[in-house]
Amino acid sequence: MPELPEVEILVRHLAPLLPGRRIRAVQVGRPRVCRPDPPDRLVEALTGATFRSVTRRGKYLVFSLVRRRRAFQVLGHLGMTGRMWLERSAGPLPRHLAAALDLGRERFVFEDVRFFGRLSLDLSPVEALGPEPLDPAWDGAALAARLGRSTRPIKVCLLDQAIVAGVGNIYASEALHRARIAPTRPAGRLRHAEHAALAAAIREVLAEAVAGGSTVPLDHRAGTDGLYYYGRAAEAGADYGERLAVYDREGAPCLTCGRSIRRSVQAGRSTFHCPRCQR
DNA sequence: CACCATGTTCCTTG
DNA sequence: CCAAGGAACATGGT
Repeated sequence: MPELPEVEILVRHLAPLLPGRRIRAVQVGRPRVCRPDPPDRLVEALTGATFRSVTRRGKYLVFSLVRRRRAFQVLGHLGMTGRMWLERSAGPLPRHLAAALDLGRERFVFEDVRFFGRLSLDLSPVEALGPEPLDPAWDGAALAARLGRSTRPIKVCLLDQAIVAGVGNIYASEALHRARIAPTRPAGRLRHAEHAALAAAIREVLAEAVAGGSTVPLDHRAGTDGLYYYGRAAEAGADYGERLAVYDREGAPCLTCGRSIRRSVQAGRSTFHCPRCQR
């Protein structure tokens, strides 16, 4: 579930919980998540460190910590299936453990079924990111500037994190539908009005997802099993699906015009669009 | 068994 | 040199 909105919701959840917590021990479940660093380096850096803050950049989580008076940062990414949460230090760790940080009474758990995610000292991926779409200064002109005269399909460009940070496969299709732009349009040939409409649509779609996700309680219940969860609760799943106008709705009627939603493949990934609304 | 999956990166081909 | 396409990564769901 991780595109910008999901990461933003996670960061808002963790931001008030992590600062001040000291890491007593680090367990790396899969060395791969530390790439390109050797696991030992991450373990050494984190052991004894104290969390200062957590922020988001694109789909990345940026953890700021201090150890022996020295400040440093760690980059987190959820990949396709990653989840992070804080829980009481008891009971078994998840089967697909990427990493776990012992905070004393509680622990920070990073689970990732497919292990595409990351927790590393290498901050370089963040430097390659394009602008933040939720930044008020980001607009159609900023989008146009990054698109340049590219002949790539606009949908493919939206997945390029150097053009705009945080848009993934779901919201790329959603934003194009809202802006009424066909996903196959060469990016460099959009008109000014379309750049503006698309930038606005991207911002709206992402902001609504953050707002919608936030209204779904993050489930901090320490009730039954003493866990602090991150992730949509079962009941939130329905709401989540209902908010999507085209993604994963192949054959279903367009919510705007009724025409059947079409699925295609671009750059190896599914694209969904309405052939009538988007041309 | 086949195909699909919210992401990123590397390699090959044109 | 750049763009585009495909494969790889690893695992699970349908």
